[in-house]
Amino acid sequence: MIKQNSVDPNLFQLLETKHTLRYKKGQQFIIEGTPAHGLFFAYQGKVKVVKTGVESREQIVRFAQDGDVIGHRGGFGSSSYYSISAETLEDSTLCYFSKKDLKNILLKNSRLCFDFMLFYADELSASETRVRKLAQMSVRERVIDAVLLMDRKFGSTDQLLNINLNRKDYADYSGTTEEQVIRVFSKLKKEGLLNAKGRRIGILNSALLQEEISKHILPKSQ
Amino acid sequence: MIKQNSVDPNLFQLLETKHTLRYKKGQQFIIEGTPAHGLFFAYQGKVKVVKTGVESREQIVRFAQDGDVIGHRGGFGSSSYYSISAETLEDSTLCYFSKKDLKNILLKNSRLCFDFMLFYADELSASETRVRKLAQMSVRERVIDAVLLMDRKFGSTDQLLNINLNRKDYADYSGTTEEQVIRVFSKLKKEGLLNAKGRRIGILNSALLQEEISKHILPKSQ
DNA sequence: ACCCAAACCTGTCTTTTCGCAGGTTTTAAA
DNA sequence: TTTAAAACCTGCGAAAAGACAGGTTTGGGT
Repeated sequence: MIKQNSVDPNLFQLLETKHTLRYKKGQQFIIEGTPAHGLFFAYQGKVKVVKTGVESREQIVRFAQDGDVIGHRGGFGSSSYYSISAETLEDSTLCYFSKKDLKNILLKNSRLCFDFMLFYADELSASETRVRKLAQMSVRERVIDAVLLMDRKFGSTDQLLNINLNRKDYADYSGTTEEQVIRVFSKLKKEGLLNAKGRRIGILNSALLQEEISKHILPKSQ
Repeated sequence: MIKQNSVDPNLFQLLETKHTLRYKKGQQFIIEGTPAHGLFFAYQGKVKVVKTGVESREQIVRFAQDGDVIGHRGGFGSSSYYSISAETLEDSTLCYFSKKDLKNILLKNSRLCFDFMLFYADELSASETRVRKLAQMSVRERVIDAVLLMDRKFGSTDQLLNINLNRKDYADYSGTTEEQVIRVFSKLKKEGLLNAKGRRIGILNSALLQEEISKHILPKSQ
């Protein structure tokens, strides 16, 4: 995360230029293709980042929560249009920084700039892993991978994931259809690996689920 | 490209610390999972960047040529293992920079650091577009998209792509099998859209090919 | 020019994934 | 508590993609 690495006097300057915004669940606060003037940090809350596809089909490219940057490109760069949309998954507090402010601060503060660069490098690496998984995993494997990601990213309490997604969301992330997600969930329930009552999803046997997709996970390179 | 933006006195320092290396066609100069001590620039040549998948199946995540960075993560970050492999597609000249040198220079030169950040932000955006395409396009569409990319990235002379890939490479990039690529190429030949004699691939009707995948390409967001 | 390995191609069969249709359950608002 | 909409589920047939097997062509090295 960018926060921790940057215990830096100039950081105060950054924080002074921020704007705090509150959004209700389901609000779209970045719209793909519109002019980009700055970027957001998730201060508190959960967000899905989406690329709009053909025939209103959506591809969820990643999820963001406390501390994550949203609207990457929007901050800088030649293209001044947002390349993604973003929507809150629950009531959330976000911070907004304008392109201009941010650029000024980063150019004055190479440590912070370096941390931003590391953030993007890490995200790129993760995205490239995702490219491979989408290309090589079966539908069932991709759905399992998605469920396990939710557990890593948002955690579980009382064997229930701390994130509220419907089947369509899982489909839009896994690159398949709602029906397929439902089918996979049903099968996993019968096999005793998953607990799925409506939107309440619980992982019952993490080890076996991990095992099933383990051949696609390489040890040292994420 | 990082080069152009960085007409900067400190850049000379960067250039002094580089090591120039020559590789023959087909040499693997970065191996996924091995300790990373630095990163590479393609000075002259063509390179494929690959993630190794299940059962020796490979996923080509991107192509690099003159001016592109290779081994992103390797340069910095907590994870000190390469997350990708890289292999030359023709005889190539590469520059190598050690993690340590690069970090020193970037921390002293916020302009250069900023440009690195922009590079990664752009790559991330491109990779996320790729995630969407892999999830939503058909095999035929993905193959067409790959051929058109080759034309944009490496260009054509006399209606022949300036890049030498076999059918397996197209498959590894498009997320399908060699046979499917062959079938799509055959069909495109019959339709008069493509010219494919062995590895000599030529685009005959760029407009119609573009048209066929146009519904997946959004105007303002790459 | 010859040879051999790699690359390319095609047909057929199997598996996977998808789309639709029509139902049931859940959820949240009145 | 009622009610309507959204979400969830299942079966079935169609389409897409993949695997395999066997043949042909290509291209670099001798």
